[in-house]
Amino acid sequence: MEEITPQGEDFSRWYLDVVQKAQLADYAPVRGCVAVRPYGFAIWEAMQSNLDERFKATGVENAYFPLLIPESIFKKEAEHIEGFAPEAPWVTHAGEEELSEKLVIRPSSETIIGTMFSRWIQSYRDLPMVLNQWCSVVRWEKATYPFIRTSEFLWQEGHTCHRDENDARKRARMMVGVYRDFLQEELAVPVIDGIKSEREKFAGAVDTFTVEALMGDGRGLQAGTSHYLGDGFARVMDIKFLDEDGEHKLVHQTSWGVSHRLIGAVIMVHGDDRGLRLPPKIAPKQAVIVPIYRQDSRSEVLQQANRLQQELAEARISVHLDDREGYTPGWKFNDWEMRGVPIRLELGPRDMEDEQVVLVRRDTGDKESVSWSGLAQKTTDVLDDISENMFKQALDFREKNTRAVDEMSQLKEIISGPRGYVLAGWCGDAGCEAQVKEKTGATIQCIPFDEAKYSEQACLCCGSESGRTVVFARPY
RNA sequence: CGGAGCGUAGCGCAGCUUGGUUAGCGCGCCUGCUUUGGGAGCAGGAGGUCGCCAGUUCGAAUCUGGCCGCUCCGACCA
Repeated sequence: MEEITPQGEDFSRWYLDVVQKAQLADYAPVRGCVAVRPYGFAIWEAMQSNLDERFKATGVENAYFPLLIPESIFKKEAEHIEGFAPEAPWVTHAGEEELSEKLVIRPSSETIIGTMFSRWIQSYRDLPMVLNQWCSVVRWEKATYPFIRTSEFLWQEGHTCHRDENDARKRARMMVGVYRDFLQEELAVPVIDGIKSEREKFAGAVDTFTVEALMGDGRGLQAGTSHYLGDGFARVMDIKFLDEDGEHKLVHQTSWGVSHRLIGAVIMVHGDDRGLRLPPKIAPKQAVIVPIYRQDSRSEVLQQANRLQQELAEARISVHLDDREGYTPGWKFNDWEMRGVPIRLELGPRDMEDEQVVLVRRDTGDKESVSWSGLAQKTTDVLDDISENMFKQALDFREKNTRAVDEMSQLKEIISGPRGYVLAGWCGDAGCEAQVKEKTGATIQCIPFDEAKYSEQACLCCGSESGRTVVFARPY
C-alpha cells in the first residue's frame, strides 16, 4: 500500500490521497464527477439514516420530485435563476429530436416543488406542509474537489410551506438546529451556527442560516444551510391558501439541505497522517478483529474470533472480522487505520492463553488488554469515549485556531499565515464586506446566533461603532 | 474562466533532448511453497490502442498543431 502525503507537507494532496486510498471515491470519466465507492457510500448511508430519523422526529415526510425542470418554471424566480443559471446544464434533445421546451437538470428544487405545492395546498388546514427529498443535484462547477464541490452531488433538500412568517422562520431555525446537533453529536464536528450576510445567502432567500465548521488546514466550510424564503417563490408560483378569515394568502416557505460534502468535512476535521479517523457513530465498521496465528493455531484463533464477533454484534456493535489470507497482521493494522476504523481488536496465540484481546484506539493509538468476558461492554464504553474525545480534539483545534482582531491588517496576516477563524467587528454594510474580501481573501462565514459571546465591536473596515463580532475565514 | 504543471500497465515513474530492435523499472495483481504480534520471502506468470485527433516522416511514446482530462494557484461560487 502506498504512502499518504503528510498533512504538513501538502494538505490538499493529503486529502486527495485519503479519499482515494481509503477507497471512499474515485474519479469518474465525467468532468468534475466522482464515483462514490462502497466504503464512502456506507458513510453517507449512516449519515442519511441518522438524519432521516432526526427529520422525521420533527414531522418531516419524504417525497420525490423530478430531476428535470421545464425552463419556464425554472425561470420564474428572478434572483434564483440569476444565482443558478451560470452553472445549469440543459437537456435539449430526445434522440435527434429537439424538445419543444428545454429542461434544466435541477441544481436545487425550489421551483419544481413549489409548482406542486401550488396544486396541493388549498386551505390553512393543509399547512404546514413539511417535505424532504434525498436525491442528487447538478451544478456545473468550474473548480471541483471530491465531496466538497463536485458537479453532481448527493444531498437532501427539505421544502416547507407555512401559514405565516413566524411559523416559517421557526422551521428554518429548527432545521439549522437539527444540523448543528447532528454534526456535533454524530460527526463529532464542532460548529458555529449563525446567519449568512446578504452577499453569502442563498439565491432567492430572505435569510440563510448556516452551520460552519473549521477544517484541519484552517479553512472554513459551510456544512449545512437552512433558508427562510419568505413569500417570493409563493408569489411567482402562486402557492396560496384560504385562511380562517376567508382571505387568500401566500404561504411562507423554507428550504434546507446538507450534502455529501459532510463526508469531506469529516475527513478534513478528523483525519491525520495515518489517514482517516471516523467518528464511531457513522463509521461503517466500528471495530475490526485482526486474528494472528501460525498454521497450527489457525483454526483455534479463528473460532474464538468468530465467537467474539458474534458477541459484539449482539451488543449492536458493527464489527468486522478480517480473516483475509495472505496479508500479515501488520499490513492489516495499517490498512484499517488508514480507513479510519475506531477500534482494532487483536487476537493472537498469547491472547488465547490469557483469554483476552488487545484493544487499540484509532483516536489516540492507546493499547490495552481486555478479557473476553467483558469485551462487549468495554468496546461500547470505549466507542463512546472515542466520540467524546474526537469532538474535544476538534474543538480544541478550533479554539487554538480562532483569533480576535480589531484591524484589517491583522486579519490579512492571519488569513495569509496560519488561517483559522478570525473574529472581528463588522457594521453590516456590503461595501465593507466586499472590501475586506478584496484586501484579505477572507469572507464572512456567519454572523453567529450567540449574541452574548459575539457581541458589539467596531467595524474593522469603516470603524463604525454599530458593528458586531462576526466570523471571518478563508472559505472552501 | 486566467496562469502553471502533468497525462506511458491498477498505482508511482523511466524512456522523449538527438525519431529507428520485442517500450522498461518498482509496487500491486495471479499461481505455488514457506511465512504471519506494526506494511513478509522465494520462484514462476499475466497485464500496454504510450490521453484523443490530425500533421511532418520511409518510420512517431519521442517532432508540430489542435482538443480533452486531472492537479496546484487565482477568479467565480447559495
